[in-house]
Amino acid sequence: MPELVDVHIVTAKLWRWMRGAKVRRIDASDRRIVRPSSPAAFGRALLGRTVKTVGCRGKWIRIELDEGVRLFSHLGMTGDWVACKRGAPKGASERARFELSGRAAEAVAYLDARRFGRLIVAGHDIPEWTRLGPDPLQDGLNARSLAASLAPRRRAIKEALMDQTVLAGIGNIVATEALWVARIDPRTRCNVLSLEDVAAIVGGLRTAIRTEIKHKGEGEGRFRIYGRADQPCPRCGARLVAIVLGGRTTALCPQCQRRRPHPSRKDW
DNA sequence: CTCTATGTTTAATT
DNA sequence: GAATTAAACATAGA
Repeated sequence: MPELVDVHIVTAKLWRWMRGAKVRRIDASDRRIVRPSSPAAFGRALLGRTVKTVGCRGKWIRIELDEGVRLFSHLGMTGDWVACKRGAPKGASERARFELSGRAAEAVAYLDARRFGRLIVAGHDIPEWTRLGPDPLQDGLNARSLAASLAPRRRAIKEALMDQTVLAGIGNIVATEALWVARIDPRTRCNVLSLEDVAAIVGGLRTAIRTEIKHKGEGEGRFRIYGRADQPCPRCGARLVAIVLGGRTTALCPQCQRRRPHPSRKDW
């Protein structure tokens, strides 16, 4: 499910289902996902609260309720929200359910097969939320400011793009696809990128994100190179390869994604 | 059985 | 301290 486009889609669903609703009953006993992990404390904070707004930044969703209560949802790798009827049987991957009153859905349920997601209640914004960098869909992308935030870093550009404090919401798919569009090798260190390179990356991110929106984050066919190692590069025909960067599989074209040597630097 | 997966945190190492 | 890397987490599907 989860990169920024998917999270925005889920956020819109939740807003539709939860707007103005009051939380009547909670079943959230998965201690791995829920914080505070005690169902009693979790329920006490949310029961009887009314939903004011639902929004997101990057991969985090924030549901604001009355009395300053906030519920943060991170979808991890396999998280999703669905609307359901009160008393509907729960499937194998359902991890929490909230029964609502008002004109919204009867209930909403959080599903998460792998259980990497989180549901956190707090009376304030949590650090995971506060630390997030700009969200490309809400704050836009700007080459100059992205270049400024990359300049002091030496790590590989792809790892930096996936760092949620640099940009909020970029995941393995968008980072991989964007760098291919920009023709930049994902291993290139941030500090050797020129402003022109960063501008190309911004263009690549826009293209990759637009593609995700068009396909609603679904369908293998939307990928140009993600998951396509050993297949021909759609641009130059060379054989795509897979490497591991920051623990994540990364596809790239060794032919048309070149590292950028920088004349004034000898890191290269 | 083995390998991989749209993510993040934490421990270990340099 | 900063930065990098590996491991861990949990489950489903090829």
